[in-house]
Amino acid sequence: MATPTKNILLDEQLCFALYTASKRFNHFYAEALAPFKLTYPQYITLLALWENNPMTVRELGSHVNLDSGTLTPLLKRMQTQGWVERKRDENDERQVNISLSQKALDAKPEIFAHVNTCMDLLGMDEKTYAATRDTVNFASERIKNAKPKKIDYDGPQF
Amino acid sequence: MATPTKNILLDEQLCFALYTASKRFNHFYAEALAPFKLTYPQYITLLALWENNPMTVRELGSHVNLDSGTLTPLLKRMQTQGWVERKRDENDERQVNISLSQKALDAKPEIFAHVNTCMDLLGMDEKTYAATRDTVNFASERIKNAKPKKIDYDGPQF
DNA sequence: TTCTAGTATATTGTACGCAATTAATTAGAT
DNA sequence: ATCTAATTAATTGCGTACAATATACTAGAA
Repeated sequence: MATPTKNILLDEQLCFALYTASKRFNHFYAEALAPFKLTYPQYITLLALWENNPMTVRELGSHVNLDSGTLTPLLKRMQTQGWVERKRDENDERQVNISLSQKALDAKPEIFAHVNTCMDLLGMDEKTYAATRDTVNFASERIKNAKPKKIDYDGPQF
Repeated sequence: MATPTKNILLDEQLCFALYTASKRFNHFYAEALAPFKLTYPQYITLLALWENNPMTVRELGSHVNLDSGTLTPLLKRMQTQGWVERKRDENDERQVNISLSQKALDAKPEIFAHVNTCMDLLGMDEKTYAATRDTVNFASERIKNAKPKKIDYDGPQF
């Protein structure tokens, strides 16, 4: 007898809630950042660099969770727009140092002003905001290194 | 005097928590779905269709929150892999009806079995899982139709 | 020094996501 | 019936994501 499998409903899935929420936040930030011609991944790249400038591509990637396949073209676009500089490390030419331009340093308060409307619009007090974030991060940490179980499966391979 | 702007730290941002969590869940499902050669967006498309088959591209899009720019090529790939059929509606030729193939109907229990390991790995009981999802959906609804405030800004336009 | 393993970034290829536009079709008003 | 506005998909263009590979460089062992 086949093992009964619990039904999976789209709107009950945590993964789908996160997927949808992430896209909606992305959309919101895209509007807030439009005056600066910045995308959301470019914005978090700036956030990381404002906290720690300069960084190698690798260090930057470990902060924003993106690899060189994403960062290299992204950073080239940001360089074209004048947000960052890219320079080979003189001591170790494998590394590329990413540093903020003067424009990026100057624009920080303006960008923060545009983006800080986010929490207001959420209509959450700081406690609720922090609790929501921590809840998400809890699930995020749990799934981080999880590997799906190997299922015995002798049927047709789709 | 310039208005002081609160600092924004990457790891304290809800948007970044959601962005990271969404990517990690996506990665987890990618592994679980690899035996079926399905991506995560393709999987949620199947979830939607298993609940309501057939649907037009538009109806499907309203369930999974994707537009034709994403769905048209995605559905063509799924058709090539034998998961769905695409047929112009005979009564209204503007519409394209998407229906599940026999393969998709047959594979449902196997795919559910592979994916249902997710909640186990999260180490959450059903209550915690539901509460997490509801918390995410609460923030998601709040940001859904939010538009960033227009900020007075006479400085250089970046 | 020379070989080898390791490290850092870049490149390639595939698949989203979505804004904006186009094309085809339908429905509604006159 | 005909013209117009609305609706539905498809297309185009740009920017991620990321696995897999390639390339360049470094460091450590023999």
